[in-house]
Amino acid sequence: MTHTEAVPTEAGTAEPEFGLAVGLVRLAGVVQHVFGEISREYDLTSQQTQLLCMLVNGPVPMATLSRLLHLEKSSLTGLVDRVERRGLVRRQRCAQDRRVWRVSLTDEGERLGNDTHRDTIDRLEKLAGDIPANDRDQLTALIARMVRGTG
Amino acid sequence: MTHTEAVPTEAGTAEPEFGLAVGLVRLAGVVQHVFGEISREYDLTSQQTQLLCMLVNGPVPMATLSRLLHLEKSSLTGLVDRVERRGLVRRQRCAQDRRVWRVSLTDEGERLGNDTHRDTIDRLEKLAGDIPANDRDQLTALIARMVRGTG
DNA sequence: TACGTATGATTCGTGATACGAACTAGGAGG
DNA sequence: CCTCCTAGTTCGTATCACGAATCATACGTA
Repeated sequence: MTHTEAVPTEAGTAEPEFGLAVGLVRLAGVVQHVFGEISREYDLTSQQTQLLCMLVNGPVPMATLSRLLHLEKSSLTGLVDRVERRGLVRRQRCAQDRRVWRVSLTDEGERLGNDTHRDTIDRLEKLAGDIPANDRDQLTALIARMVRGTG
Repeated sequence: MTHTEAVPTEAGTAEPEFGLAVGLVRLAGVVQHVFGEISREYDLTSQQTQLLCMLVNGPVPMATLSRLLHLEKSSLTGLVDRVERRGLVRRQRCAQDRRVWRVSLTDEGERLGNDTHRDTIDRLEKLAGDIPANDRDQLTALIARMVRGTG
């Protein structure tokens, strides 16, 4: 119906069973599912896990998190509220601009953040386990190219 | 900290700014975001849109939908309830096995399903717009390889 | 300094999402 | 008939996501 049926261009790549777009949707679903599974193992939700993973490199202002997570300010407030209530993060007021609050991990949050971050990376890389290193590097480069310029 | 820092292996692929796993997470986020944007244009939620897209090829039993969407039975019941309330789908009892209900699109649901399906594919393919056809085909093949065997 | 405006974040109300446990209805085998 | 299994629903709870309204702070300008 559309232009989505891919044409086999190389001998090695056989006949693709779906086009790029459908593949992307499926892939996104798989990633989301992996996130959900790992989160459940640590008694977290996917959103909470993603928040923790955003913080492993240090405190981040609410506004930045809002942009990174594609969340409205009010949605982020709620998410941080719930995670703070569990004692995994804390808010620190910025001294330079007292309007902004930086979110940082507590000790337990740091532990959970590192664990879930590591597990996620392991599981996702394992998805590409049987792809040769060369192809995998190119896959990474192509993905980087797609997400570049999307925030 | 982990083995995620990619090593530049070819002259053409420059220095990647992140590894495969992080790229996958970002990509999943972008796809999710596209889904959300399109859904909003049609006054739907992402989940409702995904449900409609699942039905464009004909009626599907609840149990199958549950598996395809990675949803518990009760969650799916709620989702179908809300979409049915909007008049986009209807439930039909299966004559052979009167326990199963097949979900199918109404006329309006069909229209919305087709429209959102088309828009989603267009927008996602546009994401790879500046990638040469050769690379794009390989990207599709590699993605297919990753999601193969994940249900 | 005082005023108006812009920005960062929270509060509140609403609807959607997702889950598990308990339940109902229908099939399948003895 | 009785039991077991499966397909879906109901119900209660927690989370998620949004927009409008609000509060506090910063900043420019008169």
